[in-house]
Amino acid sequence: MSDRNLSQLDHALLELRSLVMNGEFSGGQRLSEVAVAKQLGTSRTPLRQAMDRLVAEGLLERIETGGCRVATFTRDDIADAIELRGVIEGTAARMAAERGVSAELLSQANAVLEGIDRAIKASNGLNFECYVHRNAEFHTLLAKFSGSALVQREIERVSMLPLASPSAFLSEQAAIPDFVDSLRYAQRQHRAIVEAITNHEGARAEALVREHARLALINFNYLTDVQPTLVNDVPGLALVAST
Amino acid sequence: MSDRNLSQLDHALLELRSLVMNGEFSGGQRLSEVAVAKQLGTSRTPLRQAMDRLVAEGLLERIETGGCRVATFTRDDIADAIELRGVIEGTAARMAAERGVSAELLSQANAVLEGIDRAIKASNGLNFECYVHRNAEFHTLLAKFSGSALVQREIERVSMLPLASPSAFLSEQAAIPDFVDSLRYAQRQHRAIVEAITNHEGARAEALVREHARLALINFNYLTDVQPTLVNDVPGLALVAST
DNA sequence: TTTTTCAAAATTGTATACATTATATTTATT
DNA sequence: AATAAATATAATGTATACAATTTTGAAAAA
Repeated sequence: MSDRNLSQLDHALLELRSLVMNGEFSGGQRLSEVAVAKQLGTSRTPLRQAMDRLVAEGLLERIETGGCRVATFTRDDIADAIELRGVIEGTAARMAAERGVSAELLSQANAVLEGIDRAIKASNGLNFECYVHRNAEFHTLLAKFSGSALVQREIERVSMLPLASPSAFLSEQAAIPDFVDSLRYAQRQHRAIVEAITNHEGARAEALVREHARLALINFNYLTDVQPTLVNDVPGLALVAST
Repeated sequence: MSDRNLSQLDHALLELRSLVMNGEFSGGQRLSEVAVAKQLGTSRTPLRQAMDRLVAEGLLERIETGGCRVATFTRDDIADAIELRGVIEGTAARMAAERGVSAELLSQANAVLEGIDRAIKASNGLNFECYVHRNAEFHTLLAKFSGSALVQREIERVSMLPLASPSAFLSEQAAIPDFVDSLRYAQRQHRAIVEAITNHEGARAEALVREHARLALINFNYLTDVQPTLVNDVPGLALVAST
């Protein structure tokens, strides 16, 4: 119902990404263009374009003899993606501290931080949905702080890899011991990061962001360890090689 | 003559990238698919695919109303690209130091370093061509050291941006004062980097690589400052906004 | 039984025709 | 004359037909 007035390409891109993320095509087999095109109700042309973009994203990989298949991700691959995201986000923070950030952007950041506070201290406990949303906003803003379109783009790129986004599978982690406490810890890191940027402490800002990314890594490890007991429809989880 | 047995797509990709890099389509105008397809002697289908990939590379950018145009790069954009390359290469070095590198790869690195030495101390002065080649090899190897396919890929990606590669416009810099001396300095950095990795000194390896990337930045600044006096066919230079 | 060869089938790569949308030009109106 | 509307033109987006390649499967040979 949201697909009207979307181009065939955009439709195919969204649909195909979702199917791949949910493990619809697992098996390492080449995915047939005619079959998938029929499944998505479009022609081969926009589908091929969508496939091309997913290859660029890293979700699919080309086969030497033609066509492409779903890429497989080991746990190490995803850990690397999370670490690399932390590294580039750290660079964004350092650049922001070194180059300065407009008062307007800073006030936006503070507004987001207050939003996160409210999500944590909601009257009926934690407001997951709101937290996830605000957290994503914070990281988007952090990328913007860099003042570099390239850095911003690369953060987005890496964050698009399965389970690498700062908000990935956040709401599935209620089972983690001391989960709410870790959210509070993350929020203190958020504030420290903004503080360091405001004070033009580049090295500190970078280090803090990297440390912040380690939380995602810890959560990912927990997620994969207890995988069987958790709901299995976390997007991207199906792509993690089991061995 | 090298284009036989290349697919239409590969042909279009190479040709189009080269044309764009050399400023054939400067002007910010949308580049017409039919016109360019005719110019490359192929049909629209593989050309569109090639355009799509160049958009993913960042060389072209999509236009909201359809089609795409050549992206424009400010000096700051390129400086950011060089810095980001340094950051990710630094991560590769740190990962290599932390995780360890096989003896075989290390010996390959040492062989490359000796090759660079020979290029610098060639009987008839400096051997540019050889130096450029070996230097590229060193950086490729460094990416490989990370042990992470993702990190390797992202280094390649960023290095593909105009003037961001570690070997970009190296041979055009003979006019730089103390140029050979700076190559010797760079080579000492290379050795220090390998040493740090061998000794599992992650933080040092990372810092050294970042410092190493600053050389490219210095050279880029020199290049753009004296741009009028230098040969103007340095690939990518045409894309730098003059203002 | 296993391997090799060859042909048929199916799949991807490419070209092109068509539909749809954006752009340019012209005409009408203020 | 300047602006707005309308039409004509040209461009991109999409579907499909065809060509080239790969894959599959069967038949023949070892």
